[in-house]
Amino acid sequence: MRSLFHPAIEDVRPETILHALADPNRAAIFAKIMQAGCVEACSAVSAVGDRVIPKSSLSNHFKVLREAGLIRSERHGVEVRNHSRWTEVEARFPGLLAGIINAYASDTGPDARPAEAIRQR
Amino acid sequence: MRSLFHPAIEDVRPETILHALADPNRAAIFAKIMQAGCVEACSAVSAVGDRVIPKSSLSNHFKVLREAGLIRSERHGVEVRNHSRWTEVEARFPGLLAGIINAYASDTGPDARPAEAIRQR
DNA sequence: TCCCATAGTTCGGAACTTCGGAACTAATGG
DNA sequence: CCATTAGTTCCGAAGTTCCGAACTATGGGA
Repeated sequence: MRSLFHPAIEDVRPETILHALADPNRAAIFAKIMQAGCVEACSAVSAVGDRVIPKSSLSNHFKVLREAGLIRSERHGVEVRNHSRWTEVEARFPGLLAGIINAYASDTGPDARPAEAIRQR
Repeated sequence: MRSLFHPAIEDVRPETILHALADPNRAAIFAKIMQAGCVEACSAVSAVGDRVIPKSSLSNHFKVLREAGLIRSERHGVEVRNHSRWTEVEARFPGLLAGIINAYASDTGPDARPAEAIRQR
């Protein structure tokens, strides 16, 4: 397995972050990683709302979040632990993540709220 | 020409806003509409940086911004005037737009900063 | 050491989206 | 009306996303 790529914080671009979080599944995963003490195995997030997310899609979602600079993933034995890079991103783009996460949290539309919709396996 | 569709503010969804602003061209157009006194003919924005944006793509960008609930477009004679819906969006998702616009403004990467990169025709 | 189970990645094709040129529609002014 | 300016629609090419199947990596027994 080749080692996981993480951009330096100065290479992180706003459009990439917005693109990553424009998907409600990914926003939910990111919100979950943050509130779950910033550590989370990929497989601990296997469904959002009622819908099961296939493994290959999940793997891709984590890759998008990682390459956007939003999370840091490290292999620990057989599993990968994901840490949010909130502090770094907040220092670079103050208020950006808070605005986005709050927007999803306050959204009461047809889809459930990402931060709460996620389910443990 | 059929009349332009605008979502009610309560139908505006965070993922749609993020998707709309995840394109640096659209973010630049939106930033420009706001700082130019909230009124702007479509054709007043015809290039971002060095690249000329074709008319059909521009038309589509305005449509995406409109349907995301970010701008309001009205026909005035032969041209369309675009107003930002900042106040409404700010009331629904506080801090979201400010975070995004600041992120683009503070980005000093390879692409020029959207808020400044735009050019009058 | 070899095999198994678990965790995650890659591949590849179908479905969807985006881009942009050409043709079209709409309003206004000779 | 015809010309002009402003914007939209159409449609094909190129690119992206989704997800099942096959694959790779790691660790734990026997």
